[in-house]
Amino acid sequence: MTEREICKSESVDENKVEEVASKMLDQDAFYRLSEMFKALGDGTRIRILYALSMDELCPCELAVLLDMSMSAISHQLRTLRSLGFVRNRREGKNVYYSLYDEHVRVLLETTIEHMKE
Amino acid sequence: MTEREICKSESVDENKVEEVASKMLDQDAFYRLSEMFKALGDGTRIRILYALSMDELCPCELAVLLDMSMSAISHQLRTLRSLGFVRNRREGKNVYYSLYDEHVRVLLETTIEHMKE
DNA sequence: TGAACACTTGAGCAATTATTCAATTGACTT
DNA sequence: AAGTCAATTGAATAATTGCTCAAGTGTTCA
Repeated sequence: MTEREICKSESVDENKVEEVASKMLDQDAFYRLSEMFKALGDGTRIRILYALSMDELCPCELAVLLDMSMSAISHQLRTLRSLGFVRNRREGKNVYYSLYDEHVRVLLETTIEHMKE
Repeated sequence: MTEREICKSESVDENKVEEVASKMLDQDAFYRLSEMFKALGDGTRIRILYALSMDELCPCELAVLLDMSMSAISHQLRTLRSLGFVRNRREGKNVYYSLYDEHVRVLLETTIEHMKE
């Protein structure tokens, strides 16, 4: 693919690089992957998701739980919703948020396990 | 814990919030979790890690592979190293980077699987 | 209808961060 | 020792982003 000279050194195995290059994912896949991780790479959002992995909660409750403004919570919920991490349902004046599916929960649990080492 | 009034509404179950609050992780755990995901939440870093999950590579090779400057690569490798995602070894003029352990690989694979839906 | 509450939204600000550029270090070769 | 290549580093810049504040929407209830 890239025809740029590789490192000029003979010690570098060009075949190795081409081999790796051929196995890389396409640009869109990497983009979506990083977006997914980016969503989890924030203290507020990860606390929200962790809380929602236990129970469905409304922005107001989350605000109390995380000791933050409801506006800040709402902004982050919007982000999480647009990325498909959470869903919501309205019940009277309240809007209840919950995890969209089990994927997030598994991802969280897996990573927490890995972290314990 | 927080004694702030919750949402003023009777419809909100205060016990639920306290229950969730009692099960939250400590601040440090959430911080480390988000740092971990933050490292993966960048297009460049995730491509680097994905490449290294296949073979060990030097900054020069990564620069060719990702079509970026070696300096940019080096900066990101520094970040990844400080977070314990990659290790390196010097061999003459070259420095070879590889994944620090299998955790990253598993995390990547897990997430890619989840993404395919 | 109008007040109260839950929530959302947009603009603006402050902080973080990814990359570039230029200079430097480390290692090999002649 | 000088030259070359690989890699690192620090400063600077541009872009992103998380929060606040103020104004808005939607729903309930008197």
